[in-house]
Amino acid sequence: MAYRETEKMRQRKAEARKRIVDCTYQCVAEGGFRSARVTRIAGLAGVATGTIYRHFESREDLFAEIFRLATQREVDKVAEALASDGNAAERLERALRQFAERALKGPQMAWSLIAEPVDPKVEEERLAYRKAYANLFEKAIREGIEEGCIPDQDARQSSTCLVGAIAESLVGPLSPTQTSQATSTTEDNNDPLVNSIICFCMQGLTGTRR
Amino acid sequence: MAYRETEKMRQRKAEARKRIVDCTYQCVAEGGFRSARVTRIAGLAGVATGTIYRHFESREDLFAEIFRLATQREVDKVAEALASDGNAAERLERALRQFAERALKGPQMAWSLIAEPVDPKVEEERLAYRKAYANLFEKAIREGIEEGCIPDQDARQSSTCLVGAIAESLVGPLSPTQTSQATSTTEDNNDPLVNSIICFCMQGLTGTRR
DNA sequence: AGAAAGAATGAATAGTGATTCACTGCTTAT
DNA sequence: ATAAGCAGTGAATCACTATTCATTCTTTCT
Repeated sequence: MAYRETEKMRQRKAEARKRIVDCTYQCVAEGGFRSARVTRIAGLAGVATGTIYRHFESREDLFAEIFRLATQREVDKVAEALASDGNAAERLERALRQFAERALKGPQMAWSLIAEPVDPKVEEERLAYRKAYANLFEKAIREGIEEGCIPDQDARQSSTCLVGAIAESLVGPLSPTQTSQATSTTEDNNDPLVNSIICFCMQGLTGTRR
Repeated sequence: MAYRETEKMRQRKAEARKRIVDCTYQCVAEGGFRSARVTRIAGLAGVATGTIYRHFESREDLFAEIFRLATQREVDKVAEALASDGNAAERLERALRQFAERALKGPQMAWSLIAEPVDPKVEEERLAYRKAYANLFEKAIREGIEEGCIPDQDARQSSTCLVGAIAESLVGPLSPTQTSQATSTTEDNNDPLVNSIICFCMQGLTGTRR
């Protein structure tokens, strides 16, 4: 035997892979999945086109990984908000606000994750992550029902409705055709769009306005 | 001059166009937009491939028309339900139910209209139609607020949330990967899925459960 | 009939960009 | 130093259909 993969090599490969991932992320954040060309990604990452395929089965697989990374970040933020203190209704409200505000702050990526037409493998990820959000919400709703701050209801169904209501409300404002980077300094609970989404959602959950 | 378009010809062309439209509709209802090939459509309609292009600019344009036709049908049904009698809340509930039940009855087409990844021109139609639904709902919510059966709220925002909540709730059940044509005989207000969607939506609107 | 104009045809083309693969050049171990 | 084997390369290939257009067929009118 003459060549055996060594730690140094493993690391070098990992670095190349990370560069590819980062550059793809950047491309998607700039123009969405559809316009992210493999050749451009390779160029940015400083590798040859073929090298991409030493790290990923296909463009679709690469995209699926980017999708996972980007969405997991958001899911974690939502989970974090749901794990904070206060009663379940308050925590849910905080989580919903978190979600909406973060999306409005990074509109192109948010649009790609929520609404951009994507290939089947990526769409699969999207479905899975929507379910992930719904699961988090569902758990919180269950807790709320137990605590008594949320009336008894089909927690699974309500959570799905929450996901749909936020997503739909954001699609318009995020749509690349009409996004003017109107992100004001730091949103402190006073974006009227976010407020009225939350208002509907909380009433749907609790039956109590505002 | 020797040839002048005559009524007979006009009619014959209209028939061909209708055949093309019908066959495209059928293809989409069977396998969605993505798998509908121009050649197959032409074959079914009994015309040559090129003939399609005498009637439509492009495949995308043809699809956009099919989308419009199919969705307008649904929008009309919703409008109809909203124009029936009863107070605004009752009419809204009927409309939501109508929408959900019809979707579940024709799942492949409903999925294509609601969630299938489609080309830009068709996606534009989709956005437009989502707005059309929202507009109908918005008007009814306004009426409800005036009537007093719905509390004061941002009608536009609530209508968007309604559209999102229903659409999201249906995406899973309609998804072609898991649709078993489980459509029972005739749904008479007792599909539990539909009921719990409506329950959340009506509470979101009125603050009143059930 | 015959000529003019349009409609229909469908095999050939074109455009696109992902993917391949034969080759070059590094790394490793002896 | 050398052999063995893996990593990297990127121009060429491939796959896939929508779309075209030179040609043929129909219709209309004189």
